[in-house]
Amino acid sequence: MKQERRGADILTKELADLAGISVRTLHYYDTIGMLVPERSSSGYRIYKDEHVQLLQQILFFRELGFSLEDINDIVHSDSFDVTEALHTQRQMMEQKKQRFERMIEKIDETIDDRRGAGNMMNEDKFRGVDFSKNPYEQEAREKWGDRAVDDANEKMRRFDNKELEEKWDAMFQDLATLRHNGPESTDAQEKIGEFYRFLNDHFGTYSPDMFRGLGEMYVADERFTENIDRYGQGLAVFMNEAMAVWAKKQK
Amino acid sequence: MKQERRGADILTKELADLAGISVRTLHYYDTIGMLVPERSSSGYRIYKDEHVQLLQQILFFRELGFSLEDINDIVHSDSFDVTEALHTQRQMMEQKKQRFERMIEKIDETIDDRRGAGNMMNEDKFRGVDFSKNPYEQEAREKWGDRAVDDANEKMRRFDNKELEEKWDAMFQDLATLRHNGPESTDAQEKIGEFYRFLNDHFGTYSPDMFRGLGEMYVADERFTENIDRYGQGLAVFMNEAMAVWAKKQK
DNA sequence: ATAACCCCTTACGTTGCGTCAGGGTCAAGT
DNA sequence: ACTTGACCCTGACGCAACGTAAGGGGTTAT
Repeated sequence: MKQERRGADILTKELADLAGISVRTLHYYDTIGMLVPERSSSGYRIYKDEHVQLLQQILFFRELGFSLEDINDIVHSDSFDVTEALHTQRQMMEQKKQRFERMIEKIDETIDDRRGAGNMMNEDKFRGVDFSKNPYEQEAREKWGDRAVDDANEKMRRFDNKELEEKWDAMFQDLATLRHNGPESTDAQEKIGEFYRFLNDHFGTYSPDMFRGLGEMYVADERFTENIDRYGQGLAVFMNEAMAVWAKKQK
Repeated sequence: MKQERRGADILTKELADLAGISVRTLHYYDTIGMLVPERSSSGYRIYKDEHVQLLQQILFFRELGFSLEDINDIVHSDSFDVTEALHTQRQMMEQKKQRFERMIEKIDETIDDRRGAGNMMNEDKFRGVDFSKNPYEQEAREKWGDRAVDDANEKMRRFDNKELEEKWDAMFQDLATLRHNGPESTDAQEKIGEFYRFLNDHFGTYSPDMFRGLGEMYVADERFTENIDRYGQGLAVFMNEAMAVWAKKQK
């Protein structure tokens, strides 16, 4: 073969390594006609200085977040208002940035909400007292309108203050401690009674039978079990038993 | 047909409208098994309350930027650490946000650079004196290493101060004014001589012939023409002629 | 000659849907 | 009974910017 490749010429992988991009990327830029190198007789891509420089520009604009299509216009069209493109691009990047900022804020809010009750999930806590199946009623209200967000919300609102959450938390922690005494112990039964009154005070009206049913849910649904057991292994089972005992005594 | 669809049940478009998403999206969520509704005998999708609630959760996490795959895990796996997922997600969103921030900074830098010489493009001004084809040598140096950024940079560096840019600017503005006197006028020829010395002082060595060649480039390449003509319509053509005249006189 | 690297093209996979195309279903009006 | 018109369904291709094989050839040093 003759010396087809002269000093400054460069093959695909060399260029890729030099530029810190993949070979595939260069192939792609070739196929879309953005950076079309010369070819050797055996079909190898030969990049010359001009191509190298073009690639620099392409990569520069790529780092500014331009789409390849826009970049194509920028580097290949002589009459192209780059300044305007830069300003447009700035706006778009600004929007995207703000979008992620909003996401971050929302995530923070959600994390906060969830931490509210000492690592117990709000959603499942709420489900645990069966007054709202929707953990994100704020979101829901925006999205679904008031119609779809039923009256359970009024009860939910009352959970808006920290005191109540702390009380809730304390209640479960106490119960977790007491569970070792057994479900029929006086201490446990007193605490369970307190829990019953707590629910009735803050979350609607429960009959003793409904209360027992709630206890059953705590073991029937894994999600409740899991969340309740965070306060202590086996708490859910204990509560179910204790609540059943308590409900029986009320008759 | 029997009453297959009861009060609370909902068809695809109704749900889509309610949720502010497209029908296609619901189809898609169905095919990937994330939100699989029931079916009527004729194959229609029937969404019940549970599906509606599931969709709410899905959309909520979607707004937090989670991928559908992650959302699937979150809403369908009972043993899934949502808190950890939230923190991970927060980090990812933070990274993306910062990426866009960096892009914005770079765009601003670039805009600044380009505005540097009174609305004349740096890159093309530089190309105009033929000492750097790469407008973004800073970027290039990071990307390509010093080897690929040739000695043209040393000359470029000298342009780093504002004085020079202002001089350059003033030069072209004067020439734009003088162009009405014609390329052979004494005023014009004097200014052109000044421009020649300016180039030789600051940008390397030009012979009168090279100088004439430069003038030809000003009309041969649209990009130069365009940028030069910003100082005044027809300035490029005028300079080409004036530079040719001046070069001839030097022999 | 043979390994060790390079090169090429073809083509499918990715994410989250948008957008037809071609063909049923359903309730209402004539 | 029939025709609208508005809904429903299932493919199937398209998008951005490549990643990732798969299958086969080129070049070079040993």
